[in-house]
Amino acid sequence: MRAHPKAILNPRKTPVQRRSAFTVQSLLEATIQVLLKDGADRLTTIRVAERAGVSVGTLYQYYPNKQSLLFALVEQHLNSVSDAIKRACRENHHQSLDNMAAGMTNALMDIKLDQADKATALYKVVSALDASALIASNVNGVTSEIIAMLKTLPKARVEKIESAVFVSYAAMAGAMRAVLEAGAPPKQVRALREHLPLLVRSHWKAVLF
Amino acid sequence: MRAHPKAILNPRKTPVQRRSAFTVQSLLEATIQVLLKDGADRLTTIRVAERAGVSVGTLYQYYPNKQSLLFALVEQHLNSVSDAIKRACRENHHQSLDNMAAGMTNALMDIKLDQADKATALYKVVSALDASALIASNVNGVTSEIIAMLKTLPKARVEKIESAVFVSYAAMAGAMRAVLEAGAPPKQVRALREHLPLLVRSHWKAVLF
Amino acid sequence: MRAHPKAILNPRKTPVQRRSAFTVQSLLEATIQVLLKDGADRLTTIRVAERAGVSVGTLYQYYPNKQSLLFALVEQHLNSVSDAIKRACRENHHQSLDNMAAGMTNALMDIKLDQADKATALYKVVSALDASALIASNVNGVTSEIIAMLKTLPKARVEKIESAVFVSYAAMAGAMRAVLEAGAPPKQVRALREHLPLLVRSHWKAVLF
Amino acid sequence: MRAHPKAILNPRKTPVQRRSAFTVQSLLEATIQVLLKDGADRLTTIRVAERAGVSVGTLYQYYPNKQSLLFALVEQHLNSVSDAIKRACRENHHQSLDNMAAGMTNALMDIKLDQADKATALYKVVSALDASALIASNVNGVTSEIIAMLKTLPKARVEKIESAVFVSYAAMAGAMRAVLEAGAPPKQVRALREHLPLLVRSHWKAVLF
DNA sequence: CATGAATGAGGTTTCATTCAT
DNA sequence: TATGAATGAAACCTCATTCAT
Repeated sequence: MRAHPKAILNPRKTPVQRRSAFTVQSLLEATIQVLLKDGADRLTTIRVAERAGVSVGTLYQYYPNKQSLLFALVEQHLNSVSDAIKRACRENHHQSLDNMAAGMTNALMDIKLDQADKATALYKVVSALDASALIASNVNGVTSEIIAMLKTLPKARVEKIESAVFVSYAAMAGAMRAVLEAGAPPKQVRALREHLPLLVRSHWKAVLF
Repeated sequence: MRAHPKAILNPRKTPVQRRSAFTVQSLLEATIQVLLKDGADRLTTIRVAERAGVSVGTLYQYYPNKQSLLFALVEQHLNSVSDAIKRACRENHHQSLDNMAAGMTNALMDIKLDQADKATALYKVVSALDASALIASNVNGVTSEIIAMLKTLPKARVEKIESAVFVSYAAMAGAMRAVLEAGAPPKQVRALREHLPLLVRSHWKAVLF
Repeated sequence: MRAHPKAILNPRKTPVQRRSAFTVQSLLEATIQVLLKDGADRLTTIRVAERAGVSVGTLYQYYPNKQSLLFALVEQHLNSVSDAIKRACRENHHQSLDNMAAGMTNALMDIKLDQADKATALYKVVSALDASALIASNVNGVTSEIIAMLKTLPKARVEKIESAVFVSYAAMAGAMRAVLEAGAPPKQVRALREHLPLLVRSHWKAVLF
Repeated sequence: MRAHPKAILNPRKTPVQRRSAFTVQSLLEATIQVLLKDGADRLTTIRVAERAGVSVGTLYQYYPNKQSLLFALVEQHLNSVSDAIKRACRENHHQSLDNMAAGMTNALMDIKLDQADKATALYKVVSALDASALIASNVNGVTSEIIAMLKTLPKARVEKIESAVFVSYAAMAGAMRAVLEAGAPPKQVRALREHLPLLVRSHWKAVLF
């Protein structure tokens, strides 16, 4: 993708009409399908439009350039992932630390492994995109929820745990990524399933008590 | 760059004359410089050759295609990183668990942060490369050394720690990556410095004792 | 041009808009003109596109690669030649053997010599193309018509003349080619005009009676 | 191959030394082997040199450019073919017309079919070479011998048979070429074996008696 | 003489994006 | 608004040829 000097990354028009919303969603889904079928570097705007059943022209009505399309896709995915994790956090308020750690990590692993192909494909997309602001905002959202959850623990020293939570979240997400990018071999998946909860729980325990 | 189905990733010719060796090294260095100066998607074979002070043709005498050049670069970097970590492992045989965890994680953070720009740039390169085999081999090498180190701990249950070690290594490397890709903001770096050793140590403690 | 293992030789898109049809024809004509003006090894896709008054990109919208463009050109030419010969065959049903031989060979010589430059240029193109299937199909079509014509001869032994007809056709086409590739010197052209009909007629006479 | 403005087609140095003669021959043989193994458009001077066991530099000591190498190769082949035919001619002085035609055509078919691969490969090379002068000279040599042979026929009208002989030779060579370029399918080879002698004999009979 | 590293023009092909219809 | 034909810069890679060693 030729990097555009001043790429505008936001969708061009707000989907006020029903038709628009449908087209926008078609395009995002088509993008994933092309990504999975043809790979990240065969992902062209024409192919996406074809797959979505519209013309390239139409694609450019909704996304001013290729980057903005990819950006929207990544955004959607990141949000769905962090939503799942936030939900898990809220569901574990006032639970035991073990349950908290297990709930969190399992939420992450469930959603990522359920759509392993898509998640893997998106890693490549993200790399080519400067999504750091997007990621930062997602990480912030998630860590806030984790902290809120941890604060419901009785007798825990929760004063300065922000950086601890950040690191443990980065660690679990990073481990997940490594496994997915390695092709999610069963052995590694099992290792993850077994040790990610433990890793997080131990860290938190060390920090909080 | 289009990922060629059967791209040959090995360098093309072994330098037999003196100047060859020099040229090969120039090319690798030029690649990094272009990467840092122009970014991953402005990294063209012509620009690399120019920077190295040779012609494109010369580049292709040593690397059969762009991928193989990048592959060599990534390989070099991965090896230097895992060498550093392995060294740290060996230096911490028979030390305390705390020292082991600190030694390992600091080795990783030192080498990555010392060349933060390069490391960050290479993440993008790796994404576009299918270096999974290369990474797997590096991970194996490192985890073996870690295990060897842990086995020097007295009274530790080291029977089935392979998967634990894999996960903790993936976690620490992944956290490192996240911070670098976020631009290594000082706050995050401090968080990492403080918590990565703790994270790893806690996990190992939980597993081994 | 590198012969691609699995080169797709069929044109890429069917013209649905008016201007497409025009563009496709422009490209084929431009190809011949470049061929005649610059020679077979100065025939580049860029030059063809320029001559056709379009951009390279447009060329590649209609032909997936250079080979397919050349293939289309050769196909058109081969078809026009074999059409002419087939027509001559049909016009000579129930004529004398002499007329048949003369009709056939003259049809070939007329059409080839009328466009001697183009025909000569195309020989070079064919050589670089693996058009054997195309040629085979054309030869089959022509020989069938010749046989049909010969079967209208009274009292001729037409049972197993397929191979005879194939050889005589290959011979006349081959002689024609030799003369064209020699630059069609008048002396050779006269020789051909005089003897090709005789050559074919004598052979057929020997086979049929 | 980039066509050189003023390509010099003759070998650069006369093989006066034994070493030279050997190298020259190695190069020619290597050229054919590369041609057969890699195809006409993978035929590079470096590959030829490698195959011959010398360096490119050495190749250029003996042939000033790629064309001259190919030219020499074609020349050698054409000469060997026309020598075989001339020999057949001389051996059939004072024989019957049937024997003459059979001798000639079989000589051609034997030598071409014996080295079908090589002959086919060389057709492609010739196309890219402007060997018209070379071919003309060979054709002249052969036709002269044929005429000489035909003059030993008693009671034949051999006054103005030059053009007849030219056409029949062009025809037989052309038919041969067509079959080889079609991949020499057995059926076509049989057709050739049966009809080429007949074709030539009939023509000559018609012309001479 | 032989070597083989270096050259660099030039070829093919792709694809994000525009705009006339 | 939707379409899809056209654009053309720019990427990758090859290979005949030269010349310092």
